[in-house]
Amino acid sequence: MAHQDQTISRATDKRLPAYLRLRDDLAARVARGDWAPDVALPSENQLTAETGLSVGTVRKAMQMLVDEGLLERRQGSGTFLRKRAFDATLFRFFAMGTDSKTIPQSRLVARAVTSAPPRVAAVLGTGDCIRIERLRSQSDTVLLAEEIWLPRVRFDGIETMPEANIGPLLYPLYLDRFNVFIASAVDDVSFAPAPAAIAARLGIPADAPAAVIERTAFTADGTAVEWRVAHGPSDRFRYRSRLG
Amino acid sequence: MAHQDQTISRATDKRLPAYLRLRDDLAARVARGDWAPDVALPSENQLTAETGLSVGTVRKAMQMLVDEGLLERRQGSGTFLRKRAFDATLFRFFAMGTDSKTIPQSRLVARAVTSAPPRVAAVLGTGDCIRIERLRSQSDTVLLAEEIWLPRVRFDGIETMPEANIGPLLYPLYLDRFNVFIASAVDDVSFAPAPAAIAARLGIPADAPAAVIERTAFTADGTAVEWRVAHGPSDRFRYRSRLG
DNA sequence: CACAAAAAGTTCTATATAGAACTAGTTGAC
DNA sequence: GTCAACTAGTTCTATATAGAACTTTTTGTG
Repeated sequence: MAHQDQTISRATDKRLPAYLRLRDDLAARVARGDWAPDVALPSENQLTAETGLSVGTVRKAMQMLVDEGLLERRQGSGTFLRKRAFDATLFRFFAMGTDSKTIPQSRLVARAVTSAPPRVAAVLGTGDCIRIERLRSQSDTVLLAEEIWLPRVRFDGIETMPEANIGPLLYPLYLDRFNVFIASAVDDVSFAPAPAAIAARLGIPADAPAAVIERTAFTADGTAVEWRVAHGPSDRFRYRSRLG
Repeated sequence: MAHQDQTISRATDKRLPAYLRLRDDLAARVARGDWAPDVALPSENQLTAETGLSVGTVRKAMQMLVDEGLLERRQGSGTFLRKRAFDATLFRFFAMGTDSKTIPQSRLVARAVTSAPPRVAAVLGTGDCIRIERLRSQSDTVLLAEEIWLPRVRFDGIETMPEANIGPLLYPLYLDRFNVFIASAVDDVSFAPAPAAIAARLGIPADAPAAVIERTAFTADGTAVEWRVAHGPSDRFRYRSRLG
């Protein structure tokens, strides 16, 4: 029961420091669903007992997961999964319109194994990819047309999953089904006339002004594991970013 | 010589933990230019001697600044400024064009004590404000027309400072002259036709498409101390944001 | 039963210490 | 002069400990 170290056998176990191995173990157990939300994770004392490490080392590992947005610690009560991790950070992407309460609808319009264009392949480190096309709308208005590229080595099978199993948010799915945790991302916002194909999807005239958001998403170790580009009609677009 | 605590007198000194106060002090000294790039900051030992704190506490403060991207530590050799810190955080605002190496030129075109419009007054908590208009250009092309609002209670006198004393970057000035440290900000990017007055400054036709960036900047304790809106020609605009 | 007080359990701050890992410069042997 | 060995200085990992701060549960009192 106690030691999980053996049962997990992380790939990253080349005599890394103890706090990193513990962090990886905890992250893996979180991703595997060992703890439900609103149930406390083992306390510092329990973990020191389980692992044989000291409090400082355990705290260091847990603090990393807090910094990465996976956990949340509440003084006096315990350590928990961070429920709003995804809405708050990765999903603020779309504070479009005025109400950011309702989650946009999401519809997949294409999924296929394809070879990625050079630019995408360079970012992801491979051309062997899966391409997903998705439309996002709110109250029956299309707000965004997305094109998403994923490396097949990590996401094989996502192209045939039943659409019903794919929620409006992809990052939780990545974690649940493919054990990929998106820790950070870089967004690039610019404006350009909409290409005809995209304009049609958005229901705007060809060459009408459109906002373009390019995103590269990374795991905790800095590997790029997703690239996407989204187009939206510029008059309804709003991008919010919290700095510092 | 030793203790800097007195000489700086941070606004955020409501008996915060020691490591946070040290972090703030170090951040302020970095922003003030106390250390040149490629010169090591005081070592852990020196700082423990200066501050009377323990190594662990000093390390905690420095680690925060590393996480925030301000510092860089090299085992065996020392702690240094991270060269691209300013571009990357406060100044990444304008990764316009392709080269982010050259700092844009900056020209003040108006400064006055005025009463702020309701919306701005609500954010800043007062209508008694200073309004600054600024044009930013790169290689003789105007990229951005800014309008900046500051509460007079904190920034009194900035409207009459000689322009020669005002560099291209305002946040270091805020810190140097007014002891205001910008700790975070929220940017809001959208897209709208340029009003005639602004279009004229940008050298584009009236009602031509323009990018609009609204920023609210905060001190460490969460008080809004600056509000600005910037317009730029949409075809040259690019906004980069690092999430997570 | 209601409510206050106490207790137990949790995270958080801070100190002190030891040695490992790494870097850069100095010394010494040849 | 060259190069290896040494040394001093730095950050990094890890442990052990103490009490503060906060939350939740239990206990005791009326």
